[in-house]
Amino acid sequence: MMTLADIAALAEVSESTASRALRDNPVVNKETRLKVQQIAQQYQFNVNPTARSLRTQKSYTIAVIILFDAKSQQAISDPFLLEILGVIADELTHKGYDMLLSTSKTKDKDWKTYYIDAKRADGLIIIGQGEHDQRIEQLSHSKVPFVVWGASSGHDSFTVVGSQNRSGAEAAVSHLVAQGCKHIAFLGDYRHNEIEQRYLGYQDALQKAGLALNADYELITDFTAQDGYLKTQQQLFPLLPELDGIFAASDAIALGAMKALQEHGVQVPQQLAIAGFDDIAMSAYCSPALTTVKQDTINGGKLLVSKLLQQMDGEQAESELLPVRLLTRQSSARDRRV
Amino acid sequence: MMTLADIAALAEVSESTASRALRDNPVVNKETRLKVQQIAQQYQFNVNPTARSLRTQKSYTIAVIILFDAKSQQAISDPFLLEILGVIADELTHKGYDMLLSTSKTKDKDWKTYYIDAKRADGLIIIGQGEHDQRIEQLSHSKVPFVVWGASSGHDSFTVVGSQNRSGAEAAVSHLVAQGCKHIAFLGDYRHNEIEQRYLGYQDALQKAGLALNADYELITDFTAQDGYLKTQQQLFPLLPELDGIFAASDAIALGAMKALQEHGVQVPQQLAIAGFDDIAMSAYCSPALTTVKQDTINGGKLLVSKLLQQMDGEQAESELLPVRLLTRQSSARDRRV
DNA sequence: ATCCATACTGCAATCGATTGCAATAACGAA
DNA sequence: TTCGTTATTGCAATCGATTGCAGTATGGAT
Repeated sequence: MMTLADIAALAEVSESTASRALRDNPVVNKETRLKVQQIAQQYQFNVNPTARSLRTQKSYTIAVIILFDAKSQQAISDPFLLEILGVIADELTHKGYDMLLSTSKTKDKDWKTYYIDAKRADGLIIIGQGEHDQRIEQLSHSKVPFVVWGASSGHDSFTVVGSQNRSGAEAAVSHLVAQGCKHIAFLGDYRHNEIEQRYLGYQDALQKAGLALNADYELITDFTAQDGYLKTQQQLFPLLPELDGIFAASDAIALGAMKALQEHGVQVPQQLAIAGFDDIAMSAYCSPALTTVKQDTINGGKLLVSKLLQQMDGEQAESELLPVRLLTRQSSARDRRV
Repeated sequence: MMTLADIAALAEVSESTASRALRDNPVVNKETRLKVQQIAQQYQFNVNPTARSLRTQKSYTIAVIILFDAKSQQAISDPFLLEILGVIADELTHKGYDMLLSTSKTKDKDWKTYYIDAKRADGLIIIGQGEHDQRIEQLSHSKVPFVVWGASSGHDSFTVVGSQNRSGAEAAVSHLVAQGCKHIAFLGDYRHNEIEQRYLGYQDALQKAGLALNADYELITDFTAQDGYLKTQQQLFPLLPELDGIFAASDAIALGAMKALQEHGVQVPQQLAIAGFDDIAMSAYCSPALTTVKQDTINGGKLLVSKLLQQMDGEQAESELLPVRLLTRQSSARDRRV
């Protein structure tokens, strides 16, 4: 393995000069710079990131922390997660950062101590802010650069990037209403930040349509298809004669509910229309295809990264909620005449 | 930030002794050790991993590289991926390693140089060995510790952990045969290592059943539901009068195919039975529920980690293929009397 | 009393870069 | 000719640990 010292010797300059030359520091004579660079190239020299880290106190690494739901032990809508993770990875690579991944199921290490103080990472990206998390709040009182994917409260003490969950949900439910639905259930756990917004959007839509809210129609449901299936069987079947629409806080839940309904002989969408949220890969390929709200994963990932880097540059970064897109498919395609 | 020097001073010993004491080196007097440890605890001292890395030339970090399919730009069956990634993360954490994640879409950096030589990682886990990959072969000629998730050729020059794809596929197809299917199509891209095994299993089953192989029944299909849908429409519809079974190399493909068939008015499973591979979350919740082959993600992840650590300890690690489990569901539940 | 093995402890070098500051050379101005 | 600039370069300290080797003290054996 070549070291800077070797390169310096080969170029017949001091290590200091070699170091500067490699980073194209203009204080070094141009010819010298070129010579050093050329030699480094020739011998395939790369600076040792560990040594550099130790000296500069920067790691050029970002830690991405994926929070899991304490109850379901499941990440907030898996497929969505993998997508955004991919985007983040690409963006970070592109900016010259490595990505340290941590899936935090239990409340484990203290992030600041472990990642920042120990110089394992220069900043944090936290995905899946679930129920109100103590640790995130705590971070915001420190000087740790970090961004969160989730829901903005409007007056966050930290930078949040997320989807316009509320208006997206409103659009979906309004669409159900436009399809003639008058009794629409909500499936999801509104104690979860993002879901809460979707729940509010659901209410918004009902209110706008002059439809009454009905507590019986609000089912606290985990993120899984399984729970969507169960809760539908247990709590929705009795309401069936009246019920004519379901808005599920995630596609997984929606698909679970749809399964239960189909087994029970309910016609979707004729008797009951369904809409979900996320647009997971399967949504377009189930029967009937699922109407859903698609999040902008790509811009989400990019924004997370750029806002984090902004913070690391000492600038401030505002929270931002991205527009979503309603995809209407068969699961909500009812005749108007109800 | 506390440094080892601070702790040493507080404990009134030299840095050397402090360093040894913290690692419980028995050469240090027990009382001294305890004293140092106690003080370190009290002041919440943690060794700086960067400094340690520089000195010991180990990073206590493993790089996980996810290979994407060059064509579909998609990872080998996403949902499966996230699961195994989670397991690996947990295992590594448990063993005191950090996890550097890299999603390599393009042929980017030279892994050995970037991760190993630069001491960014002590070992590599490569997931998604797709079509024969030059880079993996190359790695095996170096002394880099690494393991691969994928298919074993039986005479690998490196350590592979994977599923018993061949026998799993055979079980699935034999099951279709037992359900009365006589004309079974295969959907998948057998140029991909793992899929090739599933393809062979498909052939095994047909052969055992005394059924003829038919090139028309073998459709090269990408990993996506979309391609499953398209290829089914384009190439399977003409064969429909005869065709009575499909074995898809992944659940995504199977669901795409099922969608196409249902739209076309084909009764699943009565007219045509379907089986997939992976058991993604949605498989149990589509209609009809999908018969599939479940991989042992948990043991897979654990094995990958343990075999890698074994290698890093200088031991050799054998390849290993894990048993899979056939889950029979409605999509293949036909009456026997055909 | 002398010597040696044993048990600890600490000095100083080392890992591989980066950087503040001093040193040198070269050049034009006075 | 002398002196202040400017342009370049290098010395040496530093980041925070780990470790080979040497040094000291203690106790037991002779």
